[in-house]
Amino acid sequence: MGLTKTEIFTEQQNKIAIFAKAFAHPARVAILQQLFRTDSCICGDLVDEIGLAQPTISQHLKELKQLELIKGTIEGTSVCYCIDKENWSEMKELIALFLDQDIHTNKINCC
Amino acid sequence: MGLTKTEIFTEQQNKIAIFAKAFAHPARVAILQQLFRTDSCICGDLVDEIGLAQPTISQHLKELKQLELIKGTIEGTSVCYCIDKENWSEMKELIALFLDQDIHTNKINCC
DNA sequence: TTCTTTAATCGTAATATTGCAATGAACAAA
DNA sequence: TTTGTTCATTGCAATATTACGATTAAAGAA
Repeated sequence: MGLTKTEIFTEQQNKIAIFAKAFAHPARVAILQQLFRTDSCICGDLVDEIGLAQPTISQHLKELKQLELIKGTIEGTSVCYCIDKENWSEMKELIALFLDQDIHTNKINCC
Repeated sequence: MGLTKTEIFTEQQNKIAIFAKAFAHPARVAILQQLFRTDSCICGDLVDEIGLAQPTISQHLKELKQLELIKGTIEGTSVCYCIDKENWSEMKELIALFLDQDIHTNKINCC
């Protein structure tokens, strides 16, 4: 127990859940917003901006990188992180499809 | 530690994270899809359709109800669950605003 | 080389989540 | 009343997540 039963769900359902997890934590929301908004994408700047310790930010960045929502490039001693816009779009479409279910249904709620 | 530092983030960032958590698990994705798609919204039917135990489904329903994304009405011995379309729209707008950041930025990625 | 800077990784503690058996509560039917 | 049905709640075990101090690794500067 404590283990999600991935096998019993469709690939799409699992994919939606995995992508949703990417921004299911305020630190990752803040990181992604920062990367969209500012020109500075250096890891150290993110640590300064968001009030979490460097290893914590690094861990969140790792998760976002594993989902390929961001990509990192080494720049001397520091690392530059950017949004992977292609994969972001792909993720966005999948989530949007899920969220727009209310439009594509003509079911009348019974309660 | 192990405790999310909610205080250091904006209300919007926390709200996005909390709503994202709603569909950050395939079981809850499946439940929401089912409630949109079929006419049957009885808890027992959800248990039959999705392959999880009744207490597990009940727990996921409770979380969705606390977020006010669904509402339940007692119908004799069974309980009918439905999407709360108004709150769903509200949630959708907030998430969409976050996901559409890639459109509203003219920043050129440096990596 | 040595020192400094920057970020990843390791290790660990605290908390959260997932899942279900057992039980309980509410109601309907016999 | 008793029995059965349906769903919520409780309690617990297993796993996942969050956070950070300490350490390591890599690159540049002195």
